Amino acid sequence: MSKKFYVTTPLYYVNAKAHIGHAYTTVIADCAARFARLLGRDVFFLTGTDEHGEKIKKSAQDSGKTTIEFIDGVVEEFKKLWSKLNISYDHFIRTTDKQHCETVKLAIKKIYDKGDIYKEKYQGLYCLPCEAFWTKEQVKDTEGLCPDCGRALELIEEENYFFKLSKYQSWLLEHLSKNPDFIKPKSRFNEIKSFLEKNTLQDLCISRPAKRLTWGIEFPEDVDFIVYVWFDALLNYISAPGYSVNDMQFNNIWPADIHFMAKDIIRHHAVFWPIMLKALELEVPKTVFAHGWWKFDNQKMSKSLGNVVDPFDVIEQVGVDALRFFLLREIPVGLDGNFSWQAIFTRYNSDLANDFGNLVYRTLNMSEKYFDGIVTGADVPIPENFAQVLSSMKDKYIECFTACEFSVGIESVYTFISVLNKYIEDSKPWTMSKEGRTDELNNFLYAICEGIRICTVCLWPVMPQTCESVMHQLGIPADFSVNDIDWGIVKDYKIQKEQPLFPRIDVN
RNA sequence: CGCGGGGUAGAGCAGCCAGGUAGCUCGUCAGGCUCAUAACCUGAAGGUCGCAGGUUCAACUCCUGUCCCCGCAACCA
Repeated sequence: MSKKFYVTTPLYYVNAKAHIGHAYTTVIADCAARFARLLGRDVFFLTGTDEHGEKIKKSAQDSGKTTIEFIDGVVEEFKKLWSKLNISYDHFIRTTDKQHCETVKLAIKKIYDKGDIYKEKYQGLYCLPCEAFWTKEQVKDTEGLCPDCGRALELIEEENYFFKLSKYQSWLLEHLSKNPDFIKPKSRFNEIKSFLEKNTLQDLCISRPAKRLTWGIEFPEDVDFIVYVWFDALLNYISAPGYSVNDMQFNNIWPADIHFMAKDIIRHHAVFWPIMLKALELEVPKTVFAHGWWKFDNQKMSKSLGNVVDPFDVIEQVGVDALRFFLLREIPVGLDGNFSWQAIFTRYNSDLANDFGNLVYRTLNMSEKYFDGIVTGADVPIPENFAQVLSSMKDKYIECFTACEFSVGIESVYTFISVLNKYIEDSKPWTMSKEGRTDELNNFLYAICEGIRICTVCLWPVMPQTCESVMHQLGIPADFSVNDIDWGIVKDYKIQKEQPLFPRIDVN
Protein backbone atom coordinates (compact mmCIF):
# COMPACT_ATOMS: atom_id res chain seq x y z
CA MET A 1 0.00 0.00 0.00
CA SER A 2 1.41 3.37 -0.94
CA LYS A 3 1.94 6.01 1.65
CA LYS A 4 -0.40 8.99 1.38
CA PHE A 5 0.78 12.56 1.01
CA TYR A 6 -1.51 15.49 1.79
CA VAL A 7 -0.22 18.88 0.70
CA THR A 8 -1.94 22.26 0.72
CA THR A 9 -1.62 25.87 -0.33
CA PRO A 10 -3.37 28.52 1.72
CA LEU A 11 -6.78 29.57 0.51
CA TYR A 12 -6.23 32.73 -1.46
CA TYR A 13 -8.26 35.76 -0.56
CA VAL A 14 -10.30 36.75 -3.57
CA ASN A 15 -10.44 40.50 -3.13
CA ALA A 16 -7.92 40.92 -5.94
CA LYS A 17 -6.48 38.88 -8.79
CA ALA A 18 -3.57 36.49 -8.46
CA HIS A 19 -0.03 37.84 -8.47
CA ILE A 20 3.38 36.22 -8.61
CA GLY A 21 3.30 35.45 -4.88
CA HIS A 22 0.19 33.30 -5.24
CA ALA A 23 1.79 31.56 -8.18
CA TYR A 24 4.92 30.93 -6.15
CA THR A 25 3.19 29.20 -3.25
CA THR A 26 1.14 27.13 -5.63
CA VAL A 27 4.08 26.10 -7.79
CA ILE A 28 6.02 25.02 -4.69
CA ALA A 29 3.09 22.90 -3.56
CA ASP A 30 2.67 21.45 -7.04
CA CYS A 31 6.33 20.53 -7.21
CA ALA A 32 6.09 18.81 -3.83
CA ALA A 33 2.93 17.00 -4.96
CA ARG A 34 4.47 15.82 -8.22
CA PHE A 35 7.64 14.70 -6.47
CA ALA A 36 5.53 12.69 -4.05
CA ARG A 37 3.80 11.07 -7.02
CA LEU A 38 7.21 10.34 -8.49
CA LEU A 39 7.93 8.44 -5.29
CA GLY A 40 4.72 6.53 -5.80
CA ARG A 41 2.84 8.14 -2.95
CA ASP A 42 -0.89 8.58 -2.89
CA VAL A 43 -1.24 12.34 -3.18
CA PHE A 44 -4.05 14.65 -2.16
CA PHE A 45 -3.19 18.19 -3.22
CA LEU A 46 -5.57 20.90 -2.07
CA THR A 47 -5.87 24.54 -3.01
CA GLY A 48 -8.77 26.97 -3.13
CA THR A 49 -10.13 30.35 -2.23
CA ASP A 50 -11.12 32.23 0.89
CA GLU A 51 -14.26 34.14 0.03
CA HIS A 52 -15.72 35.61 3.17
CA GLY A 53 -15.25 38.94 4.90
CA GLU A 54 -16.44 42.48 4.45
CA LYS A 55 -13.42 43.42 2.36
CA ILE A 56 -14.60 41.16 -0.40
CA LYS A 57 -18.08 42.53 -0.27
CA LYS A 58 -16.62 46.00 -0.62
CA SER A 59 -14.38 45.02 -3.54
CA ALA A 60 -17.46 43.63 -5.24
CA GLN A 61 -19.38 46.85 -4.69
CA ASP A 62 -16.49 48.88 -6.06
CA SER A 63 -16.54 46.82 -9.22
CA GLY A 64 -20.28 47.22 -9.57
CA LYS A 65 -21.06 43.52 -9.28
CA THR A 66 -22.95 41.44 -6.80
CA THR A 67 -20.71 39.76 -4.27
CA ILE A 68 -21.01 36.28 -5.66
CA GLU A 69 -20.64 37.46 -9.26
CA PHE A 70 -17.47 39.26 -8.31
CA ILE A 71 -16.07 36.26 -6.46
CA ASP A 72 -16.91 33.86 -9.25
CA GLY A 73 -15.01 36.08 -11.63
CA VAL A 74 -11.89 36.13 -9.46
CA VAL A 75 -12.09 32.38 -8.83
CA GLU A 76 -12.30 31.86 -12.57
CA GLU A 77 -9.08 33.83 -12.99
CA PHE A 78 -7.30 31.80 -10.32
CA LYS A 79 -8.38 28.54 -11.91
CA LYS A 80 -7.29 29.77 -15.31
CA LEU A 81 -3.85 30.57 -13.93
CA TRP A 82 -3.53 27.20 -12.24
CA SER A 83 -4.54 25.46 -15.40
CA LYS A 84 -1.99 27.43 -17.38
CA LEU A 85 0.71 26.64 -14.81
CA ASN A 86 -0.17 22.92 -14.91
CA ILE A 87 -1.06 22.87 -11.24
CA SER A 88 -2.10 19.31 -10.52
CA TYR A 89 -4.45 19.94 -7.61
CA ASP A 90 -6.86 17.19 -6.67
CA HIS A 91 -9.45 19.42 -5.14
CA PHE A 92 -10.31 23.11 -5.25
CA ILE A 93 -12.22 24.27 -2.21
CA ARG A 94 -14.14 27.51 -1.83
CA THR A 95 -15.09 28.69 1.63
CA THR A 96 -18.55 29.42 0.27
CA ASP A 97 -19.02 25.72 -0.50
CA LYS A 98 -22.01 24.43 1.39
CA GLN A 99 -20.17 21.51 2.86
CA HIS A 100 -17.39 23.73 4.13
CA CYS A 101 -19.86 26.08 5.82
CA GLU A 102 -21.53 23.15 7.54
CA THR A 103 -18.20 21.83 8.75
CA VAL A 104 -17.23 25.22 10.17
CA LYS A 105 -20.46 25.40 12.14
CA LEU A 106 -20.04 21.89 13.37
CA ALA A 107 -16.45 22.48 14.43
CA ILE A 108 -17.35 25.62 16.34
CA LYS A 109 -20.19 23.88 18.07
CA LYS A 110 -17.92 21.06 19.05
CA ILE A 111 -15.30 23.39 20.53
CA TYR A 112 -18.01 25.47 22.20
CA ASP A 113 -19.59 22.45 23.83
CA LYS A 114 -16.20 21.49 25.08
CA GLY A 115 -15.90 24.86 26.79
CA ASP A 116 -13.06 26.29 24.74
CA ILE A 117 -15.16 29.02 23.21
CA TYR A 118 -16.82 31.68 25.37
CA LYS A 119 -18.71 34.93 24.87
CA GLU A 120 -17.40 38.16 26.36
CA LYS A 121 -17.74 41.94 26.29
CA TYR A 122 -14.60 43.87 25.59
CA GLN A 123 -13.49 47.20 24.27
CA GLY A 124 -10.76 48.26 21.93
CA LEU A 125 -9.58 50.74 19.34
CA TYR A 126 -11.35 50.00 16.12
CA CYS A 127 -10.87 51.22 12.57
CA LEU A 128 -14.21 51.20 10.78
CA PRO A 129 -12.96 51.20 7.19
CA CYS A 130 -10.36 48.49 7.88
CA GLU A 131 -12.61 46.53 10.21
CA ALA A 132 -9.74 45.85 12.50
CA PHE A 133 -8.98 46.24 16.16
CA TRP A 134 -5.60 47.63 17.07
CA THR A 135 -3.73 47.37 20.33
CA LYS A 136 -2.17 50.36 22.05
CA GLU A 137 1.23 48.94 21.22
CA GLN A 138 0.41 48.91 17.54
CA VAL A 139 -0.75 52.51 17.34
CA LYS A 140 2.12 53.80 19.45
CA ASP A 141 4.02 55.03 16.41
CA THR A 142 1.04 56.39 14.56
CA GLU A 143 -0.22 58.72 17.28
CA GLY A 144 -3.41 56.77 17.74
CA LEU A 145 -4.29 56.57 14.06
CA CYS A 146 -4.89 53.36 12.16
CA PRO A 147 -1.52 51.85 11.20
CA ASP A 148 -3.09 50.54 8.04
CA CYS A 149 -5.03 53.43 6.56
CA GLY A 150 -4.03 56.35 8.76
CA ARG A 151 -7.56 57.25 9.72
CA ALA A 152 -8.85 57.96 13.22
CA LEU A 153 -9.75 55.04 15.44
CA GLU A 154 -12.80 54.70 17.63
CA LEU A 155 -12.96 53.20 21.06
CA ILE A 156 -15.83 50.77 20.86
CA GLU A 157 -17.28 48.16 23.12
CA GLU A 158 -18.91 45.02 21.90
CA GLU A 159 -19.60 41.44 22.68
CA ASN A 160 -17.90 38.60 20.84
CA TYR A 161 -16.91 34.98 20.96
CA PHE A 162 -13.39 34.05 21.97
CA PHE A 163 -11.35 30.93 21.53
CA LYS A 164 -9.15 29.83 24.41
CA LEU A 165 -5.74 29.87 22.83
CA SER A 166 -4.07 30.42 26.19
CA LYS A 167 -5.28 27.07 27.47
CA TYR A 168 -3.12 25.22 24.96
CA GLN A 169 0.02 27.33 24.98
CA SER A 170 2.15 24.96 27.05
CA TRP A 171 0.88 22.00 25.05
CA LEU A 172 1.98 23.69 21.82
CA LEU A 173 5.41 24.49 23.20
CA GLU A 174 5.84 20.90 24.21
CA HIS A 175 4.74 19.82 20.76
CA LEU A 176 7.43 22.04 19.24
CA SER A 177 10.13 20.60 21.42
CA LYS A 178 9.15 17.08 20.44
CA ASN A 179 8.76 17.86 16.75
CA PRO A 180 11.64 19.92 15.40
CA ASP A 181 10.26 19.57 11.87
CA PHE A 182 6.86 20.97 12.75
CA ILE A 183 7.80 24.42 11.47
CA LYS A 184 10.19 24.93 8.62
CA PRO A 185 12.57 26.50 7.84
CA LYS A 186 14.45 26.44 11.12
CA SER A 187 14.54 30.22 11.43
CA ARG A 188 10.73 30.33 11.52
CA PHE A 189 10.67 27.53 14.04
CA ASN A 190 12.89 29.58 16.32
CA GLU A 191 10.79 32.68 15.75
CA ILE A 192 7.56 30.95 16.74
CA LYS A 193 9.19 29.14 19.64
CA SER A 194 10.57 32.30 21.19
CA PHE A 195 7.26 34.05 20.58
CA LEU A 196 5.51 31.33 22.54
CA GLU A 197 8.08 31.36 25.29
CA LYS A 198 8.06 35.09 25.80
CA ASN A 199 4.39 35.95 25.46
CA THR A 200 1.17 34.80 26.97
CA LEU A 201 -1.28 34.01 24.21
CA GLN A 202 -4.33 36.19 24.19
CA ASP A 203 -7.55 34.41 23.44
CA LEU A 204 -8.56 34.75 19.83
CA CYS A 205 -11.65 36.72 18.90
CA ILE A 206 -13.41 34.48 16.42
CA SER A 207 -16.63 36.33 15.69
CA ARG A 208 -17.84 39.61 14.28
CA PRO A 209 -21.24 41.09 15.08
CA ALA A 210 -23.63 40.47 12.21
CA LYS A 211 -24.63 44.09 12.24
CA ARG A 212 -21.11 45.00 11.13
CA LEU A 213 -20.09 42.00 9.04
CA THR A 214 -22.63 40.22 6.92
CA TRP A 215 -20.62 38.28 4.34
CA GLY A 216 -19.65 35.13 6.17
CA ILE A 217 -20.76 32.02 7.96
CA GLU A 218 -23.35 32.47 10.70
CA PHE A 219 -22.39 31.41 14.18
CA PRO A 220 -24.16 28.21 15.15
CA GLU A 221 -27.16 28.97 17.33
CA ASP A 222 -26.46 32.70 17.44
CA VAL A 223 -27.44 34.54 14.27
CA ASP A 224 -26.21 37.85 15.66
CA PHE A 225 -22.66 36.78 14.93
CA ILE A 226 -20.57 35.85 11.94
CA VAL A 227 -17.50 33.61 12.07
CA TYR A 228 -14.25 35.51 11.76
CA VAL A 229 -12.68 34.75 8.36
CA TRP A 230 -9.48 33.20 9.64
CA PHE A 231 -11.26 30.67 11.79
CA ASP A 232 -13.44 29.87 8.82
CA ALA A 233 -10.58 29.67 6.34
CA LEU A 234 -8.21 27.47 8.32
CA LEU A 235 -10.85 24.81 8.76
CA ASN A 236 -10.78 24.19 5.01
CA TYR A 237 -7.83 21.90 5.52
CA ILE A 238 -10.09 19.42 7.27
CA SER A 239 -13.38 20.18 5.58
CA ALA A 240 -11.99 19.45 2.11
CA PRO A 241 -10.86 15.90 2.84
CA GLY A 242 -14.24 15.23 4.41
CA TYR A 243 -14.12 15.86 8.15
CA SER A 244 -17.46 14.93 9.71
CA VAL A 245 -18.87 14.01 6.30
CA ASN A 246 -16.75 11.20 4.97
CA ASP A 247 -14.85 9.72 7.88
CA MET A 248 -13.20 6.97 5.96
CA GLN A 249 -11.69 9.30 3.40
CA PHE A 250 -10.82 11.84 6.05
CA ASN A 251 -8.99 9.37 8.22
CA ASN A 252 -7.03 8.24 5.21
CA ILE A 253 -5.90 11.73 4.33
CA TRP A 254 -5.56 13.60 7.61
CA PRO A 255 -3.16 14.76 9.08
CA ALA A 256 -1.68 17.01 6.43
CA ASP A 257 1.89 16.18 5.56
CA ILE A 258 2.70 19.75 4.71
CA HIS A 259 1.01 23.13 4.63
CA PHE A 260 2.78 25.70 2.46
CA MET A 261 2.31 29.43 2.94
CA ALA A 262 4.11 32.76 2.82
CA LYS A 263 5.92 33.88 5.93
CA ASP A 264 3.37 36.56 6.81
CA ILE A 265 0.79 33.99 7.78
CA ILE A 266 3.04 31.55 9.58
CA ARG A 267 1.55 32.43 12.96
CA HIS A 268 -1.95 31.52 11.91
CA HIS A 269 -0.72 28.16 10.70
CA ALA A 270 1.82 27.39 13.39
CA VAL A 271 -0.06 28.71 16.42
CA PHE A 272 -3.80 29.17 15.87
CA TRP A 273 -4.35 26.21 13.59
CA PRO A 274 -2.69 23.48 15.66
CA ILE A 275 -4.51 24.74 18.73
CA MET A 276 -7.81 24.62 16.87
CA LEU A 277 -7.06 21.05 15.91
CA LYS A 278 -6.08 20.17 19.44
CA ALA A 279 -9.38 21.55 20.67
CA LEU A 280 -11.13 19.39 18.08
CA GLU A 281 -9.08 16.43 19.29
CA LEU A 282 -7.52 15.94 15.89
CA GLU A 283 -3.93 15.34 14.95
CA VAL A 284 -1.91 18.37 13.91
CA PRO A 285 -0.15 18.69 10.55
CA LYS A 286 3.30 17.20 10.29
CA THR A 287 4.94 20.27 8.83
CA VAL A 288 4.07 23.91 8.34
CA PHE A 289 6.39 25.41 5.76
CA ALA A 290 6.77 29.17 5.34
CA HIS A 291 8.41 30.52 2.23
CA GLY A 292 9.75 34.02 1.62
CA TRP A 293 8.54 36.95 -0.43
CA TRP A 294 9.47 38.09 -3.89
CA LYS A 295 10.65 41.62 -4.26
CA PHE A 296 10.70 43.36 -7.61
CA ASP A 297 13.99 45.05 -8.52
CA ASN A 298 14.78 44.86 -4.81
CA GLN A 299 11.71 46.78 -3.80
CA LYS A 300 8.78 45.41 -1.93
CA MET A 301 5.98 44.49 -4.31
CA SER A 302 2.91 46.50 -3.55
CA LYS A 303 -0.12 47.81 -5.31
CA SER A 304 0.66 51.39 -4.33
CA LEU A 305 4.10 51.16 -5.95
CA GLY A 306 2.45 49.59 -8.95
CA ASN A 307 5.19 46.98 -9.28
CA VAL A 308 3.17 43.83 -8.69
CA VAL A 309 4.21 41.16 -11.17
CA ASP A 310 1.40 39.50 -13.09
CA PRO A 311 2.21 35.82 -13.69
CA PHE A 312 0.36 35.91 -17.01
CA ASP A 313 2.85 38.52 -18.24
CA VAL A 314 5.78 36.31 -17.33
CA ILE A 315 4.23 33.29 -19.01
CA GLU A 316 3.69 35.43 -22.08
CA GLN A 317 7.39 36.31 -22.16
CA VAL A 318 9.15 33.06 -21.28
CA GLY A 319 6.54 30.34 -21.05
CA VAL A 320 5.03 28.32 -18.24
CA ASP A 321 7.91 26.02 -17.44
CA ALA A 322 10.51 28.75 -17.45
CA LEU A 323 8.45 30.59 -14.84
CA ARG A 324 8.10 27.45 -12.73
CA PHE A 325 11.79 26.76 -13.09
CA PHE A 326 12.75 30.31 -12.18
CA LEU A 327 10.58 30.37 -9.07
CA LEU A 328 11.93 27.06 -7.82
CA ARG A 329 15.55 27.44 -8.87
CA GLU A 330 16.31 31.08 -8.13
CA ILE A 331 16.03 31.06 -4.35
CA PRO A 332 16.01 28.49 -1.58
CA VAL A 333 12.47 28.09 -0.30
CA GLY A 334 12.24 30.16 2.86
CA LEU A 335 14.37 33.12 1.91
CA ASP A 336 13.18 36.26 0.18
CA GLY A 337 13.95 36.52 -3.49
CA ASN A 338 14.33 39.24 -6.02
CA PHE A 339 12.31 39.12 -9.18
CA SER A 340 13.60 41.10 -12.12
CA TRP A 341 13.25 40.65 -15.84
CA GLN A 342 16.99 40.50 -16.18
CA ALA A 343 17.20 37.71 -13.60
CA ILE A 344 14.55 35.64 -15.32
CA PHE A 345 16.03 36.13 -18.81
CA THR A 346 19.48 35.19 -17.54
CA ARG A 347 18.13 32.06 -15.90
CA TYR A 348 16.20 31.21 -19.01
CA ASN A 349 19.08 31.61 -21.43
CA SER A 350 21.85 30.03 -19.41
CA ASP A 351 20.10 27.19 -17.59
CA LEU A 352 17.25 26.35 -19.94
CA ALA A 353 18.27 27.37 -23.46
CA ASN A 354 22.03 26.75 -23.27
CA ASP A 355 22.59 23.96 -20.77
CA PHE A 356 19.48 21.79 -20.92
CA GLY A 357 17.62 22.77 -24.09
CA ASN A 358 20.70 22.78 -26.25
CA LEU A 359 21.91 19.49 -24.78
CA VAL A 360 18.64 17.84 -25.76
CA TYR A 361 18.57 19.44 -29.18
CA ARG A 362 22.15 18.62 -30.17
CA THR A 363 21.72 15.02 -29.01
CA LEU A 364 18.47 14.46 -30.86
CA ASN A 365 19.93 16.13 -33.88
CA MET A 366 22.94 13.79 -33.93
CA SER A 367 20.70 10.77 -33.44
CA GLU A 368 18.67 11.67 -36.50
CA LYS A 369 21.62 12.75 -38.54
CA TYR A 370 23.75 9.67 -37.88
CA PHE A 371 21.17 6.93 -37.30
CA ASP A 372 17.82 8.23 -38.57
CA GLY A 373 16.74 8.44 -34.95
CA ILE A 374 17.24 4.79 -34.03
CA VAL A 375 19.60 4.38 -31.09
CA THR A 376 19.93 1.00 -29.39
CA GLY A 377 21.55 0.07 -26.13
CA ALA A 378 21.06 -3.58 -25.34
CA ASP A 379 24.44 -4.10 -23.67
CA VAL A 380 25.88 -0.64 -23.38
CA PRO A 381 27.64 -0.27 -20.03
CA ILE A 382 27.48 2.98 -18.14
CA PRO A 383 30.48 5.20 -18.93
CA GLU A 384 32.75 5.18 -15.91
CA ASN A 385 32.58 8.91 -15.34
CA PHE A 386 28.77 8.74 -15.28
CA ALA A 387 28.39 6.15 -12.56
CA GLN A 388 29.79 8.23 -9.75
CA VAL A 389 28.00 11.42 -10.77
CA LEU A 390 24.70 9.61 -11.25
CA SER A 391 24.66 7.97 -7.86
CA SER A 392 25.61 11.09 -5.93
CA MET A 393 23.18 13.16 -7.99
CA LYS A 394 20.34 10.75 -7.31
CA ASP A 395 20.95 10.73 -3.56
CA LYS A 396 21.21 14.45 -3.33
CA TYR A 397 18.20 15.02 -5.57
CA ILE A 398 15.94 12.77 -3.51
CA GLU A 399 17.22 14.17 -0.25
CA CYS A 400 16.72 17.78 -1.33
CA PHE A 401 13.31 17.33 -2.94
CA THR A 402 12.08 15.37 0.07
CA ALA A 403 13.11 18.30 2.25
CA CYS A 404 11.55 20.78 -0.22
CA GLU A 405 14.98 22.24 -0.95
CA PHE A 406 14.16 22.45 -4.62
CA SER A 407 16.81 24.96 -5.52
CA VAL A 408 19.72 22.81 -4.34
CA GLY A 409 18.03 19.71 -5.74
CA ILE A 410 17.82 21.26 -9.19
CA GLU A 411 21.46 22.26 -8.90
CA SER A 412 22.41 18.64 -8.35
CA VAL A 413 20.60 17.63 -11.54
CA TYR A 414 22.55 20.31 -13.33
CA THR A 415 25.84 18.79 -12.28
CA PHE A 416 24.82 15.78 -14.36
CA ILE A 417 23.65 17.95 -17.26
CA SER A 418 27.02 19.61 -17.24
CA VAL A 419 28.80 16.25 -17.26
CA LEU A 420 26.73 15.24 -20.30
CA ASN A 421 27.69 18.36 -22.22
CA LYS A 422 31.31 17.75 -21.35
CA TYR A 423 31.07 14.11 -22.37
CA ILE A 424 29.93 15.11 -25.84
CA GLU A 425 32.89 17.42 -26.16
CA ASP A 426 35.36 14.81 -24.95
CA SER A 427 33.96 11.98 -27.07
CA LYS A 428 34.01 13.94 -30.33
CA PRO A 429 31.12 12.10 -31.99
CA TRP A 430 31.66 14.07 -35.22
CA THR A 431 35.05 12.37 -35.51
CA MET A 432 33.50 8.95 -34.87
CA SER A 433 31.10 9.67 -37.69
CA LYS A 434 33.80 10.71 -40.13
CA GLU A 435 35.86 7.65 -39.30
CA GLY A 436 32.89 5.33 -39.60
CA ARG A 437 33.11 4.03 -36.00
CA THR A 438 29.41 3.25 -36.06
CA ASP A 439 29.02 1.01 -33.00
CA GLU A 440 31.02 3.38 -30.86
CA LEU A 441 28.90 6.28 -32.03
CA ASN A 442 25.68 4.43 -31.29
CA ASN A 443 26.83 3.55 -27.80
CA PHE A 444 27.88 7.10 -27.20
CA LEU A 445 24.49 8.45 -28.26
CA TYR A 446 22.72 5.85 -26.19
CA ALA A 447 24.67 6.99 -23.14
CA ILE A 448 23.71 10.61 -23.71
CA CYS A 449 20.05 9.69 -24.28
CA GLU A 450 20.01 7.72 -21.03
CA GLY A 451 21.57 10.68 -19.26
CA ILE A 452 18.99 13.07 -20.67
CA ARG A 453 16.19 10.67 -19.79
CA ILE A 454 17.35 10.47 -16.18
CA CYS A 455 17.66 14.26 -15.82
CA THR A 456 14.24 14.65 -17.41
CA VAL A 457 12.63 12.34 -14.87
CA CYS A 458 14.20 14.39 -12.08
CA LEU A 459 13.04 17.68 -13.55
CA TRP A 460 9.47 16.56 -14.18
CA PRO A 461 8.06 17.94 -10.90
CA VAL A 462 9.59 21.29 -11.84
CA MET A 463 8.74 21.45 -15.56
CA PRO A 464 6.09 18.82 -16.32
CA GLN A 465 5.18 20.00 -19.80
CA THR A 466 8.74 20.27 -21.06
CA CYS A 467 9.74 16.93 -19.59
CA GLU A 468 6.78 15.19 -21.15
CA SER A 469 7.79 16.69 -24.46
CA VAL A 470 11.36 15.42 -24.06
CA MET A 471 10.11 11.89 -23.42
CA HIS A 472 7.93 12.15 -26.48
CA GLN A 473 10.87 13.28 -28.60
CA LEU A 474 12.95 10.42 -27.25
CA GLY A 475 10.20 8.08 -28.39
CA ILE A 476 9.46 6.65 -24.95
CA PRO A 477 6.36 6.80 -22.73
CA ALA A 478 6.01 9.92 -20.59
CA ASP A 479 5.71 8.02 -17.32
CA PHE A 480 7.67 9.30 -14.40
CA SER A 481 8.84 7.30 -11.43
CA VAL A 482 11.77 7.51 -9.09
CA ASN A 483 12.63 3.96 -10.16
CA ASP A 484 13.52 5.33 -13.56
CA ILE A 485 16.38 7.34 -12.15
CA ASP A 486 18.80 4.56 -13.03
CA TRP A 487 20.98 3.38 -15.86
CA GLY A 488 19.71 1.13 -18.62
CA ILE A 489 15.98 1.35 -17.95
CA VAL A 490 15.20 2.15 -21.58
CA LYS A 491 16.82 -0.04 -24.22
CA ASP A 492 15.90 1.59 -27.49
CA TYR A 493 15.25 5.12 -28.56
CA LYS A 494 13.27 6.18 -31.60
CA ILE A 495 14.00 9.85 -31.81
CA GLN A 496 11.55 12.34 -33.21
CA LYS A 497 13.12 15.75 -32.88
CA GLU A 498 10.93 18.80 -32.58
CA GLN A 499 11.71 22.50 -32.24
CA PRO A 500 14.21 23.56 -29.54
CA LEU A 501 12.65 23.38 -26.07
CA PHE A 502 13.72 26.86 -25.07
CA PRO A 503 14.65 29.15 -27.95
CA ARG A 504 17.17 31.72 -26.81
CA ILE A 505 15.76 35.10 -25.96
CA ASP A 506 17.69 38.10 -27.15
CA VAL A 507 17.41 40.61 -24.39
CA ASN A 508 18.67 43.62 -26.26
C1' C B 1 19.75 47.07 26.33
C1' G B 2 12.36 43.35 22.79
C1' C B 3 13.15 38.83 19.24
C1' G B 4 15.24 36.90 14.79
C1' G B 5 18.07 36.89 9.94
C1' G B 6 22.07 39.02 7.25
C1' G B 7 26.88 41.87 5.78
C1' U B 8 32.28 36.85 1.36
C1' A B 9 35.36 38.87 -6.22
C1' G B 10 31.32 43.70 -10.86
C1' A B 11 26.20 41.22 -9.53
C1' G B 12 23.67 37.16 -6.86
C1' C B 13 24.89 33.34 -3.46
C1' A B 14 27.53 28.73 -0.77
C1' G B 15 31.07 27.81 3.01
C1' C B 16 30.69 29.11 9.34
C1' C B 17 27.17 24.34 13.47
C1' A B 18 32.00 19.68 13.89
C1' G B 19 38.70 26.10 12.92
C1' G B 20 43.85 24.21 8.65
C1' U B 21 45.13 25.64 0.36
C1' A B 22 38.24 30.99 -0.20
C1' G B 23 33.99 27.88 -3.78
C1' C B 24 29.46 28.28 -7.20
C1' U B 25 26.28 30.83 -10.96
C1' C B 26 26.00 35.15 -14.12
C1' G B 27 29.15 38.85 -16.23
C1' U B 28 34.37 40.13 -18.31
C1' C B 29 38.88 38.48 -21.12
C1' A B 30 41.69 34.69 -23.95
C1' G B 31 41.75 29.96 -26.34
C1' G B 32 39.46 25.21 -28.27
C1' C B 33 35.64 22.61 -30.90
C1' U B 34 31.76 22.38 -34.62
C1' C B 35 26.76 17.72 -33.46
C1' A B 36 24.05 22.24 -31.50
C1' U B 37 19.73 27.54 -30.02
C1' A B 38 26.57 33.10 -31.51
C1' A B 39 25.14 27.37 -28.24
C1' C B 40 29.23 23.61 -25.92
C1' C B 41 34.40 22.73 -23.69
C1' U B 42 39.18 24.73 -21.52
C1' G B 43 41.86 28.52 -19.11
C1' A B 44 42.59 33.57 -16.95
C1' A B 45 41.73 38.14 -14.40
C1' G B 46 39.05 39.77 -10.03
C1' G B 47 38.00 39.07 -2.85
C1' U B 48 43.16 41.68 3.20
C1' C B 49 35.43 37.07 3.76
C1' G B 50 31.41 44.82 7.43
C1' C B 51 34.94 47.05 11.33
C1' A B 52 38.04 46.43 15.94
C1' G B 53 39.94 43.33 19.51
C1' G B 54 40.63 38.25 21.75
C1' U B 55 41.47 32.60 21.91
C1' U B 56 44.79 29.39 18.90
C1' C B 57 50.59 26.83 15.92
C1' A B 58 46.34 28.27 12.64
C1' A B 59 39.82 31.98 12.06
C1' C B 60 35.44 33.59 6.81
C1' U B 61 34.76 29.65 10.40
C1' C B 62 35.00 30.12 17.89
C1' C B 63 34.56 34.48 21.75
C1' U B 64 33.81 39.89 22.90
C1' G B 65 32.70 44.69 21.32
C1' U B 66 31.00 47.89 17.36
C1' C B 67 28.69 49.86 12.71
C1' C B 68 25.14 49.05 8.84
C1' C B 69 20.85 46.50 6.29
C1' C B 70 16.27 43.58 6.62
C1' G B 71 12.16 40.95 8.84
C1' C B 72 8.81 40.05 13.26
C1' A B 73 6.43 42.67 17.40
C1' A B 74 -0.66 39.06 17.62
C1' C B 75 -5.46 38.83 14.76
C1' C B 76 -3.30 42.92 8.67
C1' A B 77 -6.42 36.53 5.51
